[in-house]
Amino acid sequence: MASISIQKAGPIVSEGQDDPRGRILSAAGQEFAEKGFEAATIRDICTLATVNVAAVNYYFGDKHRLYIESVRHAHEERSQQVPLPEWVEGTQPVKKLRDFVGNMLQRMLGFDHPPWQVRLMLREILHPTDACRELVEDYIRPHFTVLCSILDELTDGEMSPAELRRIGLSVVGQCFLYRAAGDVVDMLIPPNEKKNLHNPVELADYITSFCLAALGKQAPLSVEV
Amino acid sequence: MASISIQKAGPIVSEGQDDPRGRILSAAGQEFAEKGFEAATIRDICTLATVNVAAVNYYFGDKHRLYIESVRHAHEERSQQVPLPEWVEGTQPVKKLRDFVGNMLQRMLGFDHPPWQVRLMLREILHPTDACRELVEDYIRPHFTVLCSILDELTDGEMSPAELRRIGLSVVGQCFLYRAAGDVVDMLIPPNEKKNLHNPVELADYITSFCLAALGKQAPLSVEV
DNA sequence: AATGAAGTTAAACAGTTGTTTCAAACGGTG
DNA sequence: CACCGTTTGAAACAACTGTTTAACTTCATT
Repeated sequence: MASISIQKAGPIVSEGQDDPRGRILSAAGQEFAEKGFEAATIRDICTLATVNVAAVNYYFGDKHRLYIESVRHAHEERSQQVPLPEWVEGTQPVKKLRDFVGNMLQRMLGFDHPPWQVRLMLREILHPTDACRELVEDYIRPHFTVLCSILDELTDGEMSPAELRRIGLSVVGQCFLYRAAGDVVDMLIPPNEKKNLHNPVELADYITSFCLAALGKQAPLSVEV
Repeated sequence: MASISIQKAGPIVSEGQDDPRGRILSAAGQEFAEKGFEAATIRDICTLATVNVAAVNYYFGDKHRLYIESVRHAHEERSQQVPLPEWVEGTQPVKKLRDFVGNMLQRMLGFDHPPWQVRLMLREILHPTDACRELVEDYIRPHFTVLCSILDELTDGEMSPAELRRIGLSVVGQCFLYRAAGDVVDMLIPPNEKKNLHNPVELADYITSFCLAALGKQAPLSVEV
């Protein structure tokens, strides 16, 4: 009566300090993020979590369901770590866009080195599995919707929803490149410029300016001849 | 005397029709592109190539060196399949940019479904291994350099190399998103709009316009109020 | 103190992995 | 034909994979 586990799922949901379930979830996230689903092994995960190999099957059933739970756990944690900014009524849409881009870059790139949560989510985005749909609906789509509404404000409702989405993708794309292909970007620019380019603040300013200029809400980056 | 193999490398380099080495290289590329290095198995590759399992170790030494060769083979093939456009002297830089973006989208997204070569290269870009440096120097950097020179022309030499690179990354980022996160993009837009958005021609026009507007070389997408 | 469920452990299981072995087949040259 | 290095084949190897078993501990409840 106590356990109403429909499948052979884990017994009790608790998030204490030293509960094995939480430790496994955290260790699995790190391993999956770094090595991917296939290359990460249950033994390595359990060693990192200091639990027995059988614990994974006891709490999660099998490796695949552990992975699904890891992705969910990752984006739930990340949502709390870097929440969307809140604006007071009447905030200029230009400032909102700047804040949003800065927030997105901070969420993607992180302050120092990016946390494993983002890297795990990135894997799902690039090579979607079962866990992707939930990630999109619970995490990505809400953020994208906010961006589109900011762009709607910015353009005074002149644009169709389809146009707004296309512009939104231009904004996201410019940020996404640094996260997904950051290593290659590093190889393309001289080492002494990396400080300027990978600085989240300056990068946010630049990307915002680029988009505002494209929308005619700011002087273009280059003057017409 | 005939074989001057420094390491325990493959014996003879030939690219015939039914040579086993070529078949293995092609099969390995497809398998690695689809499943990644760890998940792809030598047995599956050899089955696809209709050779014995021992052939991989005979021709390439081990799985890792086969992977390196696969990536090299992939970007060499792709360079021939979709070469950079050539412009006659005096071509307008605006047209050059439009052509370049269209070419890049075609190379990334492909006409129908993207070939395995691009997906394999994408894996290297996202999670670089030993094969990455060569990929960048032989394939990515030359293309990026062309883009920067086009932007230099476009802005009449007003911009510093660092600024040009940053703008170039904005161009690339907008294209890259559709290739790397195409599945998620599909989930974010209504199904009936996918035809318009994933059409390489229309997408190239839009991205080019967005960038030209940002640089002040074209009217902004939205008029100022 | 006895009971029994919840949690944990070491050991073993069956299957798959990359790699190696060694004998057979091939293909040109004396 | 006999010789030779090159190529192919089936089988075996040792190591590792995810998963399961069954014995063991813990501990609140009776």
